[in-house]
Amino acid sequence: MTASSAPTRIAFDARQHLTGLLRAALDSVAPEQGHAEILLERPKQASHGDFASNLAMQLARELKTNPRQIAERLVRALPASDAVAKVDIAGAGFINFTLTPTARTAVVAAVLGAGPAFGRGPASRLKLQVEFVSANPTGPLHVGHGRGAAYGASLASLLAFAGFDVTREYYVNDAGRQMDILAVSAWLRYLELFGEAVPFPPNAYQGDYVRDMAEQVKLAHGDRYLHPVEAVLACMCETDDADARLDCLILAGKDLLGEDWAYIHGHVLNEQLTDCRADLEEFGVHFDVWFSERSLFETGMVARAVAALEKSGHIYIQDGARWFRSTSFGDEKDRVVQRDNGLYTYFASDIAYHLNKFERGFDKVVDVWGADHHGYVSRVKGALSASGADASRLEVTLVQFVSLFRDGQKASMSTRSGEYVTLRQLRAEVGNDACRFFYMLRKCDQALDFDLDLAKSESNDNPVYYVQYAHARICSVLAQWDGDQAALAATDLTPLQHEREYALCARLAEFPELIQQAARDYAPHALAFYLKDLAGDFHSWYNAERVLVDDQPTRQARLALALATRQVLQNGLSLLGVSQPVSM
RNA sequence: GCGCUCGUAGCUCAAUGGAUAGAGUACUGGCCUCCGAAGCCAGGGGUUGUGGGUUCGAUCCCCGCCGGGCGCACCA
Repeated sequence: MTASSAPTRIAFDARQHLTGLLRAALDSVAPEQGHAEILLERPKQASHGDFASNLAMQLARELKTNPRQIAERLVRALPASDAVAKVDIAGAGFINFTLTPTARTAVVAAVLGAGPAFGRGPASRLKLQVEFVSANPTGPLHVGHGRGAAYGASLASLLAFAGFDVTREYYVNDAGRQMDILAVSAWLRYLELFGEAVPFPPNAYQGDYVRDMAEQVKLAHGDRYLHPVEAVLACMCETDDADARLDCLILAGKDLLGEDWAYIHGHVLNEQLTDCRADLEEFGVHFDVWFSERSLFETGMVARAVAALEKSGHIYIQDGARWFRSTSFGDEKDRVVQRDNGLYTYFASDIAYHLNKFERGFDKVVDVWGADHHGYVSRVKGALSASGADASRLEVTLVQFVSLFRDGQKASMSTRSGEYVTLRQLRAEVGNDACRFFYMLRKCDQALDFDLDLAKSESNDNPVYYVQYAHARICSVLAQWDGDQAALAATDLTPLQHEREYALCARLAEFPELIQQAARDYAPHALAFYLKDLAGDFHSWYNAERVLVDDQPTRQARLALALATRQVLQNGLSLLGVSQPVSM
């Protein structure tokens, strides 16, 4: 993020000012109601003023009085203010405030004064972690991971901008069966290259990238890992169960390769992780920490976590396995943490991982998961509670599935079969900007239909161009003017007096509030919608009023408004990882 | 079957418990001798799946029903 650490200096905060006026009126009219929360909302309709309060309606019950009467008493008690042009009582008892022109346009100077820091929240000491993507490094990222990446990255940026101390983390599942399956898949493909064709299991990784890795190994190490097909088959067990057969093949690999198994395993892991990292970097998605699952085993953290649960009496043994009594914590059934073969389950390392997160001192931990993991939330929270941790400090946001549509046809997605559209393919086809923005056009808990043809189209169908176009237009008019932009911060704004100018100013003033609200709701999509609205207000104004007019004061004021708009577009788009082109 | 989740304009989607439920798209009709027409202006379009409840007020909160998605491993 480019924003400086300078605090946002809002020359005039209308909301805060009006809240103060209402508070004073309330103290005078009904001092015993001092606890009442004073809310000001921005009315949808311009005729309802700049801000509206429902305070009178909220008090109606306790005061046993008609809300309109309360509103009248409150309005009479309001202290005088030179920022308020008009106060109306409307509807069921709304108090509507209309600001003076000066108060309305003051935001322009505030934006230009703060620059990249406009909208930035006050620095909080709260340490917050966002863990996202965390896809198994067993193949290329697909478009579903892309949504998690775009959401998590935008969310993390948003939270940081809102004032939190944010750490972005990727949990690498480098221990466990899936990695073994990938390793054995690559090894079998490698054997094929020598004509030793062991029938390739249907539940192994089918993608071409597995063959590519096999080629690399052959190129670098020749026949070092070669074993005759008979030797492999000799290790096979008699079973019809596909998963059991796959496990046999893994055991065969480990037996035949001995120490070399670790090389194959490490090689495929490294290849996939490197690829994944590069993919995300190109997508503008950066991580501060890549956390290894295996490290949890190596440091004994997993064993410690299970032992702690055992000590507190939440573990029992049945059928040779170690079970966590998660039903005591709201889960629908108890869960195995250590299998009868002695191996820990993924759940066990995940308990350890989350305890580790808290041990690292995060006040709040946000996990971004695929929606197919929703059943997992209660057991992880349960385990945290059982371990004496405060489970409410863990926030799990679930990102729903993505369906790709091309020519109205739904593209199939299956990681194991290798038949899926990768994030790379998607980025190459529609571009990073459209990709990042498109992912943000839906709340994360809604399934997303990603229309490739629409995202690709260079037309006004495509909302990302609409926003970027506003930015490019402003750049263009500023270039034609060719004056001193820095001087615009001190411009006299009184020539701004059209409704469209006030509307645009109100939109700019909304930005800091929107940041806080979107951060609180973990809802970066709200920022995307805001930017569309902002661009719309700008286009409307720009089309109706000329900026580079002959009258100098008017020209300067409009240039200042345009420059402030560009600043907020930049601040917002950069949070979403979308570029701000000077021309298109 | 049980659990979670979502049903809003023809389509894609918004809306801290607030006023006449909003955008975009599509459709219809206008606007470039004028700072970028990837733009703007105007118009028609809705019983917010359905039936109850809570209250001054419900798209939002609670319950039932209908419909879609996901999950229900000693996989991750």
